[in-house]
Amino acid sequence: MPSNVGGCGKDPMPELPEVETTRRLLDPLVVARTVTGVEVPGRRVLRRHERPTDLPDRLEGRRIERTDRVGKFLLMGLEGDLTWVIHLGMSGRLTVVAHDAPETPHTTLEAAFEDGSALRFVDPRTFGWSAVWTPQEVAASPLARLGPDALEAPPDVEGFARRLEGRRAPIKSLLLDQTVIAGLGNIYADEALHRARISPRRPAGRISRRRLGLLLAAIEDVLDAALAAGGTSLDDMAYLLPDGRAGDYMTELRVYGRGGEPCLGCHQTLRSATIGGRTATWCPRCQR
DNA sequence: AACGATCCCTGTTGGC
DNA sequence: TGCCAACAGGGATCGT
Repeated sequence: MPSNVGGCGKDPMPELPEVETTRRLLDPLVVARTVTGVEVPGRRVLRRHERPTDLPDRLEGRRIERTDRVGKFLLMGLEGDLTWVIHLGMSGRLTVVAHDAPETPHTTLEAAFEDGSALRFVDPRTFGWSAVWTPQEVAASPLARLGPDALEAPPDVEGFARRLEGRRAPIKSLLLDQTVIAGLGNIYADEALHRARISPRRPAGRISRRRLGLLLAAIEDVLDAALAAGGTSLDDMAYLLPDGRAGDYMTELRVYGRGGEPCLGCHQTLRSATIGGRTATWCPRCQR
């Protein structure tokens, strides 16, 4: 300790691979630990609770039995049938530190364990949040409305086609819609579309089965490769995993952040535009 | 219902 | 060089 389990460097942009990397590193450090105290320096982190006191009240004295992940949601199963949910938002990082470690700026939540360690949630842009929910609250939450997990339960071509049938929104927007498929964010959506040679603007319901098959395969490839690399670190400084590896999928990005640069396949200039309120980058020649 | 637009928030970046 | 507006992101919410 301290050991960084954020999995995502200075600019994490946590999508499914980064959250899963975080979960795997966190698991051995928190399972079987009992929470002895909770500090909440940033009230906003509790905004998903009607009563902000619910989280500390429910966490304190409770033992963590397992970790899990659905889409971009990190879950910790607690004794007493409660679920501790953490969403990293766009800048959230989790670290296990000694309880007396120096304070970290932008810490929004910290849970101390009985063994002297503590789980620290650091989130400068405060899009992240955390909650401890009963089964009923989970059932009424966004968790219950998530589409199939892009890594653990990817849809088959027929299932995917059914979900997209009749939809006129651009495929890029629907890849970001967590109720359609859970786990993709802007980086991996752009990367998967490029590999599948599909324009991000194409109306989702007008994509052939064959291309949807290619898209699902591309999603699997991109997520597997990112996971194997330990996620994407957009800052090449610092952040090493405990075993010394960096999250280095960034070096394999083919379109994300490369607008105006040449396509690695055909050398056409990559185009950037806003689609569904998000920046999309794609190759106008390879992707139609 | 589906879909686009707007807002939340702050560190970083790019233009002047 | 320094300042500041624009930008980035996931998701909730609102209007059409």
